Amino acid sequence: MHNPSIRKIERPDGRAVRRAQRAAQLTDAALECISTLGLRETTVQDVAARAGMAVGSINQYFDSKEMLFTAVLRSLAEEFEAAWRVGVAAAGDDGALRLRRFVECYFAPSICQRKKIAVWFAFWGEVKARPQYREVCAGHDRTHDRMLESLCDGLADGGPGLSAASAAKLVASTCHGLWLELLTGTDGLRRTDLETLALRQLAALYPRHASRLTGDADAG
Amino acid sequence: MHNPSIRKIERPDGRAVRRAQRAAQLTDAALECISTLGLRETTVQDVAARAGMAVGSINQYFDSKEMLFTAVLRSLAEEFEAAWRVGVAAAGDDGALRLRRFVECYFAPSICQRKKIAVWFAFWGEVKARPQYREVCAGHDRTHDRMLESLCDGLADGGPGLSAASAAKLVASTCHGLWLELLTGTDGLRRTDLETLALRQLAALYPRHASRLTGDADAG
Amino acid sequence: MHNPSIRKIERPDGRAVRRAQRAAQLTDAALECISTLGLRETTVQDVAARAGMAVGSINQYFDSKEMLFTAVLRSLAEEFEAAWRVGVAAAGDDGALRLRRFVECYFAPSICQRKKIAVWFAFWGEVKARPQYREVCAGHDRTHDRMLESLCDGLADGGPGLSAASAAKLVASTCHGLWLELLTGTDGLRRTDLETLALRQLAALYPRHASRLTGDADAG
Amino acid sequence: MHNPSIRKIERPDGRAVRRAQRAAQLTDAALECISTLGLRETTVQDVAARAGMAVGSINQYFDSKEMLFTAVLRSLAEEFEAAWRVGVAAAGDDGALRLRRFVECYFAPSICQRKKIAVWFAFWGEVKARPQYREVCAGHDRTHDRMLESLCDGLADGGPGLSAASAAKLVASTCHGLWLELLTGTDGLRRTDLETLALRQLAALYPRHASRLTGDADAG
DNA sequence: GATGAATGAGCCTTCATTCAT
DNA sequence: GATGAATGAAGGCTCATTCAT
Repeated sequence: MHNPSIRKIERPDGRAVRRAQRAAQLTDAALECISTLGLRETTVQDVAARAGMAVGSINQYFDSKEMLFTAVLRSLAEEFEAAWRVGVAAAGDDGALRLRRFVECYFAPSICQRKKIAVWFAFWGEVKARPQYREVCAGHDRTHDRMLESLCDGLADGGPGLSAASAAKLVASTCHGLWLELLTGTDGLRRTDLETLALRQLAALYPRHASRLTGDADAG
Repeated sequence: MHNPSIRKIERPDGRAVRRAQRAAQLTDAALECISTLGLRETTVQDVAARAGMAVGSINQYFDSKEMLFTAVLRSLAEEFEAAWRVGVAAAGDDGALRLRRFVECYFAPSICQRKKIAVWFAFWGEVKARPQYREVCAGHDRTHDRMLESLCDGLADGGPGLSAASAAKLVASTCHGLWLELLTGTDGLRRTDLETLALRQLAALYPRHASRLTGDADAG
Repeated sequence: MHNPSIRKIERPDGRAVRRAQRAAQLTDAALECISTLGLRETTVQDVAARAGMAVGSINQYFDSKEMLFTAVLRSLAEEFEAAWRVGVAAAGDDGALRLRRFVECYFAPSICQRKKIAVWFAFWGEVKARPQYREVCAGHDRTHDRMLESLCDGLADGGPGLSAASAAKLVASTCHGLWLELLTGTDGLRRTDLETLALRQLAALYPRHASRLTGDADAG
Repeated sequence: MHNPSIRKIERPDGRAVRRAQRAAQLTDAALECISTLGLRETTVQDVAARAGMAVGSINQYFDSKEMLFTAVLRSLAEEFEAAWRVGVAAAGDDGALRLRRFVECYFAPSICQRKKIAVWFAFWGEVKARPQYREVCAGHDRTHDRMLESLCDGLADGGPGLSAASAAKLVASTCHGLWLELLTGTDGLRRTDLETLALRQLAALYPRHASRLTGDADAG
């Protein structure tokens, strides 16, 4: 994936690979730090220490601490988009199953980790103050919204129900809200509990497809 | 309301009032700063300047910048709780109306302001890093959850539907997710649009009460 | 005693007395604070709190915190001078006894208190940095040195021994050094132990007067 | 000498040397500042400026300003101990000469500098308030006291005179008191004058060794 | 006179960035 | 390329002083 936040220096392949590896080491370390310490308390020293690298290296790979942070956000967004693309594609032509797979991606083991959710919210907590965070994943969001809307559109039954746009907004909002539950909730809800809730909501929104939207996931 | 984050010094009434006013000046200014600059960039200088007070005053009213911030969060939580208590009480005995009023509070003009939402998310973005933020509104959250659950419980129709607890989680999550939409969305959705969506979801969850859960709000 | 560091405002007698009392309350409190917290950590808030007065009062009695501190030093010096004047006068015409009484004043219960010694050293620790402290007790020191020298002069035996000036320096130095012992020593030496040591030294310096310089103090 | 107040980071030799040099630059600068401005007025800015280094460097070498200060005190104590160890060792087996050399160290050119004396007293002025200063040189003091006592013990003549412990206390106290004379005296006494006085006292305490305790120092 | 709330200069410390090795 | 020592701007907090009550 193209990652504009990594300083672009053209290199013979071997070097380019090594460069990408070290950059990834840093974004991974930064993600851990942000989830543990928060954006406010995370220092470049922390990140470098966790990555097992020197502080000076950070500015060799990223123009600034802020660019490193946006790279973290971008990698989260890319990872999520890659996941739902795979999930939806694997569902074939079954509209209900495609929607279900999309929603399930929100709660997949690789995505729905407390540390990653913490980082998403850390960035959302700053979008009003730092519009660049918004811009970083603007493309991903647009793709996400279009896909979700088209999935909803495919299930609409022509009745007086919700528009596809409205349904899509509701679905996405609920998923994000359930992430917040994972982050701040005290009820001990787990990833799979949240998934069940999200699928129940799908069933409520599309009662005619309820059976394909819930039930044993692997039976789809 | 009792606010333990304000340095407690017993005073004759006149003084106490003035003290509370100035403390409120500071939390108001802090809220504005946090919503504009984010928690990370908000400095005590910023807050003092916006409040039209001296920097030293902050530490006369709050033990630290962090205590000022928690006071901001607490005031948000108190304001919200006061709002839904009034809303639900005003709805009388009508269960559907009570739930509807509760949800509508999320989108009331005094609550659903972009700057306030920004502050909610700023704090949620740090809950993993600073558990004290969680503790600050723990009591309010519990009260909120219980109320919402009891409201859902009142509408359950004995069928094989969602448990009240599950419905409550879904409703709250959706509302929080819709707040995020207000914060990060690019579709220009307004407060009232979000409210409509939230009520539509209620109708989907409780189809037998749909008519009382949506429709002209003032007709309730 | 004339105290130039107290703001001079002419008043009818009753008021002047009250004024002096409150000023003394403050210097007493300051002495306690300095001995406990050191000059560096003592704040006007600390002093006011210990005096049971308002911070604003300090600047009503003293032009600045620094003036309050010099008043403390002056009161120490005055108290000491008053003590040895009384002691020497009470010794009548006996030269050895007069010297002995002078030295004993260094270790009198009213003078040789750890808290007061701590304050003496706190000021000595700053004399190079703040010559005003030196000036504050310059007059007292001169008087002290002259008296001690004349006392030593009275005991000189015309031999090839120490000059009175040298002996006086030695005696004073030893007494000050013994104060330091009280302040920093870990051997648990008490006031009376120090006095005994000081008198032993006198005896060593003036062996012909040894018996009158040591022995039962009250037998003098 | 082991110096625990310098942040310990194991390094290859070249680095370690440079590190020690820069740390010494800072303690030297701090000593100058403390002697000129006092502990109270010495700021990290002052120290950094005098050392020709950046303020941030101070915290790279010392955990806090207070740790820097204790390092200054420790270096004074170490320098003094090293001096008297050399002096006493060089005196061979002659007990009187050994004691004399010990006392002379108090007034050696490298030790008895007004700026260093000022710093000793600056710290003594705070020992009651900051016990850590006491602890910093506790070991040195114990060594010092034991050595002085053993030196005095070697000169005792079995008569009814002072115990070695008492004599040692007196000698040390007098030396410290003479330092104070250098610091606050107005008589223009110099280092060598103080030394002469101190040796006169030794002679008075040990009259049978008087000739070896005073007289031409180089004739020892 | 007595009070203590308000002020803001100045402190120590942190930390993103630079650059010599 | 990798390192981490050095830098210094900027932050939060303290506290001597002022002044309205």
